[in-house]
Amino acid sequence: MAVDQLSRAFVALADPTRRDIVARLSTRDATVGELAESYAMSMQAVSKHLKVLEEAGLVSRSRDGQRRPCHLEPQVFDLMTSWIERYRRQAEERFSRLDALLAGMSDDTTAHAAAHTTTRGAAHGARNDHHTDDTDPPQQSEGVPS
Amino acid sequence: MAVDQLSRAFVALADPTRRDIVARLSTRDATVGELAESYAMSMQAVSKHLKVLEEAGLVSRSRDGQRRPCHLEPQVFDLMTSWIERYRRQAEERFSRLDALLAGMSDDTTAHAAAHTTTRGAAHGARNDHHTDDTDPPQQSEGVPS
DNA sequence: AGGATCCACAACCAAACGGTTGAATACGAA
DNA sequence: TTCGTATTCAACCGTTTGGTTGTGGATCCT
Repeated sequence: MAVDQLSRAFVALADPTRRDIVARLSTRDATVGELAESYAMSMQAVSKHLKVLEEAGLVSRSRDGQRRPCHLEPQVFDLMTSWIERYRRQAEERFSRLDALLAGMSDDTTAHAAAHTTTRGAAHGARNDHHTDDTDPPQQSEGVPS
Repeated sequence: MAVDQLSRAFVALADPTRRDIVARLSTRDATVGELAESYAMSMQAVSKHLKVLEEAGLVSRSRDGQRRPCHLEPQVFDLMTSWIERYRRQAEERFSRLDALLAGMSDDTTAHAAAHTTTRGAAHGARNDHHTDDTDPPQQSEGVPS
């Protein structure tokens, strides 16, 4: 417990069975029993998987008599993609600035991106900056390690 | 091993320390030692985390003397977002069709989406379809469970 | 009421995870 | 060659994970 939502979401989708459940739920809602028919495991196991997905906020369950139909909850997916896209974008921007540099067109807008190591090279100047722009600072600030 | 790349990628990002490493690498490349300074854990532990990120394809390492600078590899991030977006989109489409239905405007383009359970209701007709449109079928086909 | 169905909880187990420490490897510098 | 630095490998350890079986609680149907 005490684990943030992003971690729960990534953990949830890290399991192939759970990703497959998500895939199935994307086309139609389903009950635990219906889902369990598709997998070579007990219904209790599927129930556990659904619990993980539910606690991650990816799935919610209503009640319909004795059945507990599950359906996908899109919001947390957005959380994940925005996290991923943020850093992918930064990485790609850095990459294209480097490309511009290597192409020789070193105008001043890209010139400050000098520190890099493509095939060789060595220029790691600023260390210990702690960047602090993230939602989950794992050191002392949020207390991830120990 | 024998675990698909999508699983490795989600597993890798499920850990807050590893997400923070990704965040740091998105602004500049760094060596193991540089990264390790920021976390309350040994360098060996950070090295393990980097190994996970590397095997997931999210990070690659070059060699610069005795140093092993790490940098972000954007492709696998795309893999993840496209997986997520695919099912989020399907879920939202289904959701809006339902909205249209509930709004009473049941024209024939939305009328076939009848089976749903919003607050009550019961209409789970087609089961056992196996959908088979996913990249990781966890039952007998790829052999995820046991 | 009684039985059948759907599902969750509890206890258990093997394997994986996230950390540790200690030793080994690879490279640069003297 | 020897020393120091950067990094990894190996063994170990406590906790979590993903499965099992068994049991029990709701709920529907006679």
